[in-house]
This record gives sequence, C-alpha cells and structure tokens, in this order.
Amino acid sequence: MADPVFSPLPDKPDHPALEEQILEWWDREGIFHRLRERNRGGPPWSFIDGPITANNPMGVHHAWGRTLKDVFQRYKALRGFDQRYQNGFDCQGLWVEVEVEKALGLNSKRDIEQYGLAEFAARCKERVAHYAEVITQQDRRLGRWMDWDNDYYTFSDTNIEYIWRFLKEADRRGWLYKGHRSTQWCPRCGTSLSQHEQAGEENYKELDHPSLHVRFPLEGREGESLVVWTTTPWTLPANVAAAVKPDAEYVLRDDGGWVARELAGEGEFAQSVRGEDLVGLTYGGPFDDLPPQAGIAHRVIPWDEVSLSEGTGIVHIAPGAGTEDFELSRVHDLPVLVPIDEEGRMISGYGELEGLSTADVEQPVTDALRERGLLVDAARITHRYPICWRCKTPLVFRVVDDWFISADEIRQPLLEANATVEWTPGFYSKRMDDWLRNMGDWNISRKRYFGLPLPFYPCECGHLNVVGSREELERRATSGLDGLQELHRPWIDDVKLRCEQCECEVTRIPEVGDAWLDAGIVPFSSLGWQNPGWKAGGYATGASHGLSGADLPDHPYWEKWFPADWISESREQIRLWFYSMSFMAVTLHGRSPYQRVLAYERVRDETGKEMHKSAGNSIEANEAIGRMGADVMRWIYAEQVPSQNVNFGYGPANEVKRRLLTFWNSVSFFVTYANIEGYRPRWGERPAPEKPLDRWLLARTDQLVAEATAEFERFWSPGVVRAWESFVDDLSNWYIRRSRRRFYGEDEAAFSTLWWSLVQAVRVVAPVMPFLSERLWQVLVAEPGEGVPESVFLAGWPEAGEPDETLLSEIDQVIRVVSLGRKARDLAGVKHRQPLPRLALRGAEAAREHEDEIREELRVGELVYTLPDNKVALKPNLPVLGPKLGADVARVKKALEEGRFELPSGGKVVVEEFVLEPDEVLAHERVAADPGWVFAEEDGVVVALETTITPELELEGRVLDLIHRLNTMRKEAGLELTDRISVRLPASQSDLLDQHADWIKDEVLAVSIEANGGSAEPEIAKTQG
RNA sequence: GGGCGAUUAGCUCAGUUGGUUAGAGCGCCGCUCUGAUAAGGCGGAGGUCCGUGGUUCGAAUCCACGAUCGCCCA
Repeated sequence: MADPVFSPLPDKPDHPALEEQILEWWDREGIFHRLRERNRGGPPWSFIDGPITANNPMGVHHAWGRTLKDVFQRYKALRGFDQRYQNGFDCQGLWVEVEVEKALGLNSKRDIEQYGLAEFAARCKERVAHYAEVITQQDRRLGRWMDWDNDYYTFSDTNIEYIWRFLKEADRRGWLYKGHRSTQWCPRCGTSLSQHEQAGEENYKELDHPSLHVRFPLEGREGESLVVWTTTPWTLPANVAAAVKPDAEYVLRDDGGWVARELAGEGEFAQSVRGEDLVGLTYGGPFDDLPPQAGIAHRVIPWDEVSLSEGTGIVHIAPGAGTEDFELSRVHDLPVLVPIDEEGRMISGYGELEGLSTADVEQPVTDALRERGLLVDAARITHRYPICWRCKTPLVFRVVDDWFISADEIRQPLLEANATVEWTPGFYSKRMDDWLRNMGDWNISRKRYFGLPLPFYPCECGHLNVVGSREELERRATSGLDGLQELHRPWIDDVKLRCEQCECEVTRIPEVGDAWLDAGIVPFSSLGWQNPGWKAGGYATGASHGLSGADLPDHPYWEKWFPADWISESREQIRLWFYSMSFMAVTLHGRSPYQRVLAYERVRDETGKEMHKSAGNSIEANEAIGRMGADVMRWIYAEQVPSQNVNFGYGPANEVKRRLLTFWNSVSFFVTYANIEGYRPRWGERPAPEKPLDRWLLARTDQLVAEATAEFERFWSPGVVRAWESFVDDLSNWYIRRSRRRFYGEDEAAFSTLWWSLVQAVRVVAPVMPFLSERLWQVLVAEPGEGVPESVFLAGWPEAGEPDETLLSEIDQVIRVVSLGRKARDLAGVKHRQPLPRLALRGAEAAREHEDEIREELRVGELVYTLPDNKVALKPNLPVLGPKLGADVARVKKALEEGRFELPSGGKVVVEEFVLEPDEVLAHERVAADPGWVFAEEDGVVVALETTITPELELEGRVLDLIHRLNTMRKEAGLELTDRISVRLPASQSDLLDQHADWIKDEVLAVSIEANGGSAEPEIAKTQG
C-alpha cells in the first residue's frame, strides 16, 4: 500500500468536536482575514446587520436569522464580493432597563430614581457589555464570520447625534408634535407604549377580571336607567357619558333597565325605541359625589361602533381611561377625567379609593355600587387582555402627553420606496404595504431613563427648540456642559439652552426615545452619512466608549455602501426595524435603505408548539450547538421554507445528521480506496474521462453547481439544500454503487472523477455547512501546494460547466429502468442475486446507450427493445400533444387507451386522423399477461423481465450466494479490505468450482480455494504475506 | 370589519412559469442489498391536494365565492 495521502475518516462525524477544531484552525490560520484580503477591491456587496439586543444570551430563534445572514455572506464572499461584516448591538431602551431593574431588585420608577440615574446607566452599560460578549462568542460558535471588533453600539453618542439630526429634520418638515391622547400604559414601567412595539399576540394574555352590569339612572324618567357593562371597575369613577348605537333597537326591561334588544333575551318589553331616541338624555353617574365629578352632566351620546355582540349595547364612556372614549370626548366635547397616576394608582380626589391600584379598587367600587343600588349583577370573566411587551404587567389606559412624528406626509413616499424593494418571500411586500397604509403617527417618547435623550426643549414662548447635533447643543448651552460625559440621562438633563426665539432659558423634556429610532438610523450612522472626514474610533463615543472599535466612516464610504443590497430579519421586523429604517431613510434621503429583504417566520419546538421556558420545551442556543453541532442547526434552518415556522429540536437534528452521513460516507469511501491505491489528486484540473458513467457524474456535478448557484442567487436556501441532497443521493446510490468495483484497482479516471465531484459538492455546500465542508476539504485537498487553496473559503466559487443534458436524461432513464426492473423482480419473487436471462423495455429508448449498466445492475443476460407480445397500450404525451392538438387531445387519448391505433415502421403512431411522432406518445401498460414474464410500468416506461431460470443461471446464482457468504465471513472475522484468505468449501459445493473458481477467488481475495470440507459451512482463513 | 398567508398521506412538510398515474422524511408492514450496517435500496398500505363554481384540451397550481386555522391591522 502506498503512503496514505488522505486522512481516514471515522465512522461518523462528531459535529461539535470537529467544529471546535475548525474554529481553532480558522483562527490560527487567519482564514477569514485572508478571505477578506482576497476580496478587497472586489465589487461591493452591502449587507447591513440589524442590531441584536445585547440584553440576554442568543436564543435558537436568533440563530435562524444569524444562520441565513452567514450563509449568504459566505456565498457572496466566495463569489468575490467585498463586504463590511459589521455586527451591531441594540443597547438602550425599555428592554435593557427592565432586565437591569430585575437584576437590581428595583420595582418602580421611584426605585430607579432613588438608586440614582447615573448608577442605573452604569449598570445598563455593564449589562450591554456583558451580553455583547456572550452573544459574540455564541455567534462565532455558530460559525458566523463577522468583523467582531468593529461592532456598532446604538447607544453611542454618534448614533444619538444622527437620530437628533433626523428629529430636527422631522421638526423642520412640521411633523413633530406633542400629542395629548389616551394610550396603552404600563403601570409598572410607568410609560406609554407605542403601536408597533405593543402589537403581536404574545402581548396579550387570558386574564380574569370582574364583569359588572351597572345601572345609570336616567334623569326625568323615574324608575328607568341605562344598563352598562364593564370589566374595568376603576374606570367608573371617571365616567362622563354613555354611548348607544343610533340605528339599533333598545328595549325597556321589567326592572326598568334599558338595553339593546339583541342582548335583552326573550320576552315582552314595555317600550322599544331606536338608539338615536335615547341620545341626549342625561343620567346620574355612579360616583357623582366625588370632587372630580362636580359639575359634570352625564349624557347619552351616539356611537356607531357600539357592539351588539356582548355587553348591553350601551357603553360606559370614560375618556381618561380608554382610547375610543378619548376620541369620542373630542367629537362630543366631553370632559376628560384621568383617575390614575403613572403607577396606575387612583389619584387624590377619589376619596377612599385614593392610592389604590386599579386591581385594588375593584372591590370597593363593587361594594359602593351595591350600596347605592346601582349594581345589576357582578360576575367574573376571563378574556384576552393586553400586557406589557417587556414586563408582562397588564396595561391600563391613561391620557398623557407623548411626542409623535406625523406619518401622513411620509406614508406615500414610504409606499413608493417599498415598491423598489424585492422581498423574499414575495408576499411580505404586501404585508409591508399594509403596515404602511395603516400606520398611525409614530409615538417616539418614553417616560423612562436609559434611552435616547430626545433633544426637545420647549419654551414658554411656544417655540419648540430641537437640537440636531452635539455641536449645536454646545453652541446653544447656557450651563451644564461641564458634567456632560455622554448624551444620556442624567447628564444631559443638566444642560440648559437659550431659546432661539425668545432667548429664554429652556430645559429638555425628560422623555427618552423609542428604541426603534436607535436601530432605524443605522444605515446612516454606521456608514458615515455626510461625515466630512473619516474618524478613527468614531463610533466609540459616549456609552460605547471602550466597547466599540468601529470607525465613523466618511461620506464617500456611505455612497459606496448605501443602500444595503440585502438585509434579513424575522417577519415581525416589518412593523419594527424594516419600518423605522425605511421611515428614517426616506425622510433623510428619499429612498429605501435596502434593496432586497429575506424575512422568515418563527422557531417552534419539534412538534410545532411555541417554545416556552415554563412549558419546558425551549432549547438554549448553547445547548443546541453543543449537542447537535452548528452545522446541523444551520442545516435545519437553511432547509426551512422561510414563510413557515421551523420546527426545531433534537429529533429533526438526528434526521439531518443521518442525511449528512451519506455524503460523509461517500467521502470516506473515496478516502479508503484512494489510500489503498495511492491515488494523488491534482487541484484545478477538470477530469476528461471517457466512460459514460464518469462523464455523467461530471454532468451531474455541473448541474448541481448550476442549480445551487441559481438558488443562492435568489436567496432561497431550501433550494440549495434540495439540490445538494438530490446530488448526494445520485452520487451515492448511483455513481458509487455502479462504480464501486473500479475503485478496487488503479482506475485513474474513476478516482479523479469522483474526487473532482466530491470537491465541487463540498464547495457548493460550504456556505450552508461551513465546518463539515472545511473538514472534508482538508481531507480531500490533502496536499496544499502552489495554487492549492488551504481552505474551501479561499477557493472561490466553482465554475459551472454546461451540463450535458443528453447524458443526464439518458442516465435518468437508465435509473428508471433499473428501478422498474427491481420492482419486477419483487413482483416475481425472484431475489436480486439470481441472474435472469432477459429484460425487455419500451419507452426508455435513450437507455440503449447504457445497456451494460442496466444488465449488471439488474443481473440480466440481455436487453431487448421489443416487449414480448408487442401489445403495449399508449398514452398521449400531453405537454407535447396538448398545444398541438388542442381539443382533439381527448379523442386521441381515448383511442390510444382503447388500442385503436396502428404502429407502422419508424416508431410512428397512426391514430384517428393523426400521425404521431414517437416522442408524442408514451408507453403505458401491456394488454395481456405472458407466462414467464413479469411487467412493471411507470411514467411512460414499461419493462418486462423474463423469469425463466436455466441451470447455468441457477449455478451463477449459487456462486453469487457463496461470494456473499464468504465476504460476510471476512467481515465478521474482522479482516482488512486487503487481507488475502484461503477458502475451504463443503464437498457438496464442488460443482461451483468447476467453472467459476477464478471468479470466486477474485471476489473474495482468496489465494486458494478447495471443496473438500466435511462441514456444511464454508471455512476461511487469513493467509500470511 | 379590512388585509396577508396557510389548508397536500397517520405525523412533519416539499411541490415558481398549468401537463401523464401528486412527492419526500418519519411511523407501520413486507422484501432486499450488503465493507454506509444502531445504516442503504425496493415495494405495500395510506391522498375527494379544504369545499363549490369558473377559465382551459388539461387545474394541487390560475380566477371567484365560501369554510377552517394563523398572522397583521381596525
């Protein structure tokens, strides 16, 4: 045996272990760095990474997106594109605050203020720094190649300043305003929440609440009252009106209560009126004795949206405690009573309720109603109720001041910008349009601490000062600059400005900004938009000082890299990052900041259920990587159609492992025999074999490269996976199966063809499965030398030759015939090892070129191309005949099926008044059975297998049985593939040796064979030397 | 109420320009191969491709309406 060139492979890959080795090797050899150097100066391909919240470890749901990002970045790198590889972290806002609060045991805004804003900011920064590091390590382990010391952090002063510029521009356009309205409010976080962050089913929960029917006595109508239904007793003290549906019918019940007829149940009613007839009546409110209610005249108002499907059809209106209520207050000029403070506690003036939470007032309110005789009935109800997206506290409604950016003027430009974006999957484009058409004004303010400081300085003179940069802040400041270590609270709060209108000193509003401003500005802030000169370390400003290593590039750099060619995030980013980024870019620059988007759905457990820690079915990313390996994870994600949730778990992982094993074994097969035969590969040389099977494998490989390239180009990783798995199936179950024996000797063409194809397959799949690909590359490209890439990622992308379609289609037919032949054997009950005399076939004429393949594979003596009785039924080849014959197709089809056709010479078919070409019909099934033949048919191909077994064939069958038996014994005895043996057969088998001794010896590597044994079983012994 | 998807074998899901008898993996049953062997291959059972209409020579695929589920918005 020659010196082994190729490292032998273990039986199966240990994914986690080999991945750790490859990671270490990539680091040691600087492979990623060399890849970037190789592509430097190449055409740019701009990917912008959406910032991941540096707040917790990465989860398996992040890993899907981060896999896709890496897959396509690696593909583009192999195609020679220059890329930026900048990772980003989201660093501030409510989610960081809430986690830090939990860690510190703080439970309210008062706690935070007592703790101290500066200290609190320090803890937030520490958390971000910690989890940025954790996520980085996880990402590297997943295989993600990024420029890890060059991350952008959204809480840098640089990022903040770019947002300030955007806000100033929004103000310049007149879009910025302070709104006074009812919003969803988290009493624990003490802030309102915006439409986009609060959307989503996970932000609702089934909760148990009181269900009260309450009587509002009508004034001047003795004994009559309105009956309303509420699940929020705390809002009753703030009641100012009752709404009815004008065109609905209302009835007066026996107990004097008015309700909608639809909800009144069966029965006779004393009176019945239309809702509009009730409008204008006045009633006594349930808590008129409370000071805030003084002087309020409670009225019945009309409202078309009153529901007649639940409640009473009369809606209690408290404009200070409900969104629609507040809108109605504007229309009907109703007073607005806000009964709770920012912690959700009843404010002073509400008597004994003062200081109680909205939950705690339920009982006293119910008791008071009962005492006053206003309670019709009290029950409980479980219903869907909004909870805070961060801390899961049930929300309430409050009317407060918030800052908004008007969306009206930008709506149309955003729609137009979206029309230029190519979405994958395509229908997400419509989802984006839908969001844009429906979006309300952007609520950008949060009454919190560690977030973007909104640069709004309102003045008593009525002017709103909006600061657009740090330079402007410093220029206009009257005090507070000395302590300004970064643009965050509390330091920014000390800076006072002079009003540009009236020269008065003005103070910043206390609010911070929506975190989606932070992320949305990234295409400007990280790329150096309008920055006159490159600033080294320009992103390491403010809070990100000491964390980020990123520069602030200059404007030409922005010109080069904006807009992004491609971005990829989960579908919910339509209302979040895709939206905020587009909003800001269209405002500042008038066009979409991205040209193509790949969006994907959600990660579920392997049974399709949502993952929940509490349900015990969630999987930590670290655990998954450690147990199944990053390649296997990546494979699960890559093969998933992105518009469907992926079912993730160890079950699917094991399936993937098994499928990947086929390729591993193919490489292993090659390595084993290449080492035995001393084969040495030559990099860069496409083999030019003569044998059809070899040429077929090359064509099949060309086809793989072409298909994979096309799928990568349309960002469709499931297509890549499918193409590759189909190739591996053909490689293993056809090429290697058919060529196996050629590798038991020095068949240069076989070795070079297989080697070349394996290498191309590794290259094509490397972006999806980088670790295993690199490992197999190291094995296959075993002898690095001049011009031989050390890493598959330094090898570029394979050139796809023009696939030989003729050959591909011929072998396709061969495979089909073989498959039918096996089926026929099964039907006949003749085992595959028994040689048979003859196979007849029709409908796969191209297979004629490869008779030997079929004969060997099916162990038949000869092939004939005429079926035994020549009575084949025919079917029309519809894709060809349909367009040609049109409506006549049905008639022709019927005639063919019924045998009303003639077969003149030349393969033509005469049917009805038509003469059809051979390729216009398909063989179907034979009409009559024939003794001694078994038929099988599929897709227009019919085979007939002659099952007569002659004595010679029977003898050959016994020889094959013996060979099988002896080789099994070799294996059981633990012999090496190259060991020689001597064989002793039972005397009863001597007839096998008369004609076939040499054949047997060849097949089992026997140096001697004799038939003088006494036992019933053969015996083998390893020979020395 | 409006918008966007989905509905294909017992389960999980492919199926992009409309084309013969609709596929894969898992599970079940049977067979088979055998140096991929706790694997591989073949076959079987299992499908009104949600329903109803329409377009077409031809519809899982295109159109309309309806049902159910999911998502987004109101």
